[in-house]
Amino acid sequence: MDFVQVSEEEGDEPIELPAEEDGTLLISTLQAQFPGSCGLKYRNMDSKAVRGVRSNEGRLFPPNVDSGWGEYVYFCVFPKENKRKSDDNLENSTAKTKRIETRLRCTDLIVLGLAWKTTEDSLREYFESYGEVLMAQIKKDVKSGQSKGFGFVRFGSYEAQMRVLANRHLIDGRWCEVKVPNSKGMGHQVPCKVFVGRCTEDINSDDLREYFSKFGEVTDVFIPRPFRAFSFVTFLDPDVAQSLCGEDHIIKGVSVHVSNAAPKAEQNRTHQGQNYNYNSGNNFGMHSYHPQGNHMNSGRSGHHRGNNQHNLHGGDNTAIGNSHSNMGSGGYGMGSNNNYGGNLGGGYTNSSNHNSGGNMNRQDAGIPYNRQNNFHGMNQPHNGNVGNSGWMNRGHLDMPNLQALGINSQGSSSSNQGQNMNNPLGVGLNLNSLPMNPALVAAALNQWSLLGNQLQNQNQDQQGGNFLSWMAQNNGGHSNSNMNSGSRKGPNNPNNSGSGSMIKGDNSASNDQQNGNSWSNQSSGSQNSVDKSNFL
DNA sequence: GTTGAGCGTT
Repeated sequence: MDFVQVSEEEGDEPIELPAEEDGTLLISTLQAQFPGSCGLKYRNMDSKAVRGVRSNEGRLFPPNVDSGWGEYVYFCVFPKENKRKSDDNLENSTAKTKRIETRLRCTDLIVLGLAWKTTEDSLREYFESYGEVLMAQIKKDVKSGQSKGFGFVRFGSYEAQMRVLANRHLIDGRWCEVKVPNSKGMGHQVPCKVFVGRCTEDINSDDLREYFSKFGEVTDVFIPRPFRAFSFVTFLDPDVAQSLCGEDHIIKGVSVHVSNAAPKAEQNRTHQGQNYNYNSGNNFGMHSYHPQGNHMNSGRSGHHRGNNQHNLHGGDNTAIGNSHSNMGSGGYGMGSNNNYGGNLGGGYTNSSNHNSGGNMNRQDAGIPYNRQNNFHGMNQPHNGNVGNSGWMNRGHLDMPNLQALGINSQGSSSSNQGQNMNNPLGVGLNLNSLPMNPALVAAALNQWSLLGNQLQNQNQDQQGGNFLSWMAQNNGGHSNSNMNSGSRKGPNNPNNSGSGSMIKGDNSASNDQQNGNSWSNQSSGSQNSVDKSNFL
């Protein structure tokens, strides 16, 4: 008899459940040990993604016909509480974000920088203002009992967790940093999108949507143009997406193959004329590495108008709040598509990035995955361009690196009273929470992209009204007022459709090509339909 | 008895 190792959650100690003679596992067997569970999933060691186990008529089927259940440790799927009842009228991104939020589980958060005197009680007391605190602990020296200056908290609600992560915390007189602990490791994001290969040209997006909708709600369909014999289908439920991976389906008489929509690694990255927008999304202001100083654009100066220099002088953060902040309206019709000034938010805005101005608001950021052009002939090791904007970057920003990128971290530039006053804007977006299995974003990135959308949908002011402040405000964040002025559709931007919503907002620069750089930018109507060419 | 970046004896 074959046994299947099942745990309630990933990482928990598994229980061996007996499979049936035909190799299947009865859901009733599963539920006998895990009441309320409705299915299984497991982490695919190759793709690192979580895969759902096929379920049919009360039976769960092993992922592999030959090797059966294999050595995987499966973990339970539980019915999701349907919290979307009132969200149906909301726009998709909001619904999806809600979805993420409901899917994401809380994780322990590390609280760094605690005063020595802070106790678990006072720690708990402080955080209870954000929501139910399930756990609050201070790490102490075993012998002396002295606090080590950090501790952990766990919240009962994801919303509380996110708000905590988005805020600064003055606890017992010290500004403390709350992050998802490194020890958690991320990468629990579950992609919602699948790659559909072997498509024929007569399979259109409606066909795909119609066909795949029977498995679950389809939130996006993307067919590359020109025709490339594949497409992407995004489901609301990542479990649905994963459950389909590896399968062949027949659509309009054509056998298509569904697989993970994972971008291929590095191969195409350095091709001349191909620049995959690693700069898309946030441009966190950085300390400029221009010693000369005259490129230390604060967003107010050195706009480099009319050129295509790919100016990416991060500039200091003083640019925030100046005029010129582009939120999806980019371009200014200067014929350069440079964005002068602060680019706030992530997601799909400013995908091509000619930001000469002060950008967001990070000042540190040792940023891996910096693949942009060599601006002014120099590599800027700390080029603070964080492309956390979803699809375009998913393959490059894995969760740990996102954290390394500082997405969920805090700045370190200023100081106060000897204690770092990290995070100038007082916010830190911990994406780890997003897709994070539990709390952890990106992915992930799937879901990261949703966060990106969220970011885009904030009614931003020049003080940095963004997702983070949204979180900080705890207003539920339903303001989706796009600020996309659509001004890019103009004589200077003949290639721009002008249809770009904030979500898509491509301050794309088709004229970059004269520099040999083809920035992949698309601005089509549907969500997530940015160029996904890096998935090939 | 001090200290101030870090990552959790379960």
